[in-house]
Amino acid sequence: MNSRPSASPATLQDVAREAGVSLATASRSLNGSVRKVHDDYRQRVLEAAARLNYSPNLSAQAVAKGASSTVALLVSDIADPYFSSIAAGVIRAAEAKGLIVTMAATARSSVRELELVRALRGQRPQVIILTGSRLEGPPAHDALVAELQAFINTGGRVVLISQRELPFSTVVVDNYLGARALANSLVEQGYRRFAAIGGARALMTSTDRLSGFADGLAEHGIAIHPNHVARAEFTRDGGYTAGQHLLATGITGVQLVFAVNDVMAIGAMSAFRDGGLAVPESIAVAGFDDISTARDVTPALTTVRVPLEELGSRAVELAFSESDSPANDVVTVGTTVVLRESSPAI
Amino acid sequence: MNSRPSASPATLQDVAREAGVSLATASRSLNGSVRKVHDDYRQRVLEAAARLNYSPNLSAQAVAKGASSTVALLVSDIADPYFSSIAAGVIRAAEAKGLIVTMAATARSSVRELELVRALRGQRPQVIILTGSRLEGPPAHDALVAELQAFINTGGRVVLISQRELPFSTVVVDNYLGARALANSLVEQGYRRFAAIGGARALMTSTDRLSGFADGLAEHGIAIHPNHVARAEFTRDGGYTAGQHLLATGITGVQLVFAVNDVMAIGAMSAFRDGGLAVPESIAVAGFDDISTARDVTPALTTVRVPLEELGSRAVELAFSESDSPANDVVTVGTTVVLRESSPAI
DNA sequence: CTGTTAGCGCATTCAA
DNA sequence: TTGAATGCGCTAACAG
Repeated sequence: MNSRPSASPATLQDVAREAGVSLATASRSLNGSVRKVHDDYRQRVLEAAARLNYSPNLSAQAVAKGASSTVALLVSDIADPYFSSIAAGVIRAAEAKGLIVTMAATARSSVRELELVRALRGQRPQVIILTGSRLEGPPAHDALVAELQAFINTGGRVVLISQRELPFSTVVVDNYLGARALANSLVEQGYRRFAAIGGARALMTSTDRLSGFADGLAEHGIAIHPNHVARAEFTRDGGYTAGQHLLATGITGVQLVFAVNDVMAIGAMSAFRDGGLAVPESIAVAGFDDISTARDVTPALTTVRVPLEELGSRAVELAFSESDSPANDVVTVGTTVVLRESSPAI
Repeated sequence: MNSRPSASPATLQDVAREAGVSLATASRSLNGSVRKVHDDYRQRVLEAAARLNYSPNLSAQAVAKGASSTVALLVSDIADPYFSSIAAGVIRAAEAKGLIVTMAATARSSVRELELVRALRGQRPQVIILTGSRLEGPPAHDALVAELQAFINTGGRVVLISQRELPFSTVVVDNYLGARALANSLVEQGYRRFAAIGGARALMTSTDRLSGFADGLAEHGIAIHPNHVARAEFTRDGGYTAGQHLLATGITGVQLVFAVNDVMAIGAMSAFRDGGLAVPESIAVAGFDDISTARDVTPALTTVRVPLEELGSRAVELAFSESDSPANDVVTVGTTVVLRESSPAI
């Protein structure tokens, strides 16, 4: 075992020499199309490669063939269950295609996002997938679009998840319909008086869910009083704050609070409890997304299931389904209402 | 705007030509050490690059300098909050060093893990970080060690998170001490009779936590009856099953059940409730990890906080702190007992 | 300080 | 089928 501590990795050249064949033959045996090299040679090459513990240099392959085999994924925050589930889907679908996933987190900053897209572009990935809403002003927005467009113009693919505001292929969740269905289900459960917790007005996801919910209620002649709509950050703590706010401004008579996503709903539940309101006895709660935690909180959270992993895998598939059509396809994935203990029939 | 749909990306050569300078000057202006090229030239190059929307080809850079700028991260399942938090830490620390993170999921299969390490090695990453316990038999184990060793021998770095069984640098959680501290705190709360839920015997994480807890109790002359220790899978459903098992075999008199991780504790809580035992009135529960859900369940879960993100960032730092010392350093991160409503003072 | 040139590891064309 | 030679985009000596 003569293993020098810090030698350099075996190269194709080394393998070829070890096997007593040419570089080209070694290359063909290890990667090129199958039916090209004599079995004897192929065997010798394979053995030599194993002996040398050869691992093809992906970067070199990428330069040589002018195309890498990676998928770049940009999320707001990988620790957020919403994004980590999507990431799981992306990874699964990418692996199935032999692609490696590189990930970066924008921390919800559009400036950072732009930097990252720029950096990721250097990888020459097959696809860049963007997910996580931004609240950017027009300048950052335009720069991002320009950057992505440049990527596309040079042969790249771009897919967005859940943000149809940008002119690229997108996988969207049917937020409007899901929220409307939820509203209907809740009315069916006997609820009549509602409050709501939303995110920033600029967030399409939030506004779609809010308007879907409102429209669903409207079908039954129910409306939400403007004072009963709180807005806060799209996070657990935002939900907590909004819950406190509702408590402070008064939601007497309100039977159920709908939060536009689960993490906010869970934050609100905590706020209500901390404020002395029992859930669901004194106030029922419903969310949106069906993150895994929704099952585990007590009471289990009524919500609208979004097939998160599927969102990720669909994004990858969408990227490769585009037969050079610059058409910005849109794939819509449906949702399912999931009634749980946080909104018992009354 | 003459943007041909599918041209190829601008190259350094293009930039140099556009700026009217040599390839080398362009390279130096864009990347090389700062104080080397005249400001006039530098400006022209920068402008040309912007005009052409140039993005350096990272793969080419990697081959040219013989070193890529990526960190490879292997997790069991990115959708699991435990791993996604670690991943967040890795990403943060890597970005701080200008490194891009590539991720892959092993789905807890040691075979898959080996394949992935092999594939990832092709990226010539600066570091390969492994996290997520395996239960593999010796063959897979040896193959993995060999593969990682080969990577190290050719200049790579390997860091493991929370699995000191392997001969590489590792970031470990002080499971033993954390569990011992928890035991002490619970005794202080007035608890005297305990049961426990662990994972498979081969899982160091589980056995360390169990023995730490037992030793902590022993300091007060308390022991857990062997019949009051259940074992199951390291998942929520495993915890549920173990909870049912304890219920079935009888845990009369037991005041608190300690589960070696939060997800199992949460599963057990459900099992107890479904079995008619109120938590914490009839039976108290404690877990380990302090995943974010722990705060949100009702009653909120007493647990031992593990700084998950820190685990990830430490791993990256550990990789680069090794000054070529083949020493397999071990960094231990401490934990904190977090008492919540699932174990009120009695 | 700038430009020329030679590789980096690999795929692939072209002859043989 | 195989091997020799060229080039991918870039960095790093090397001269000027």
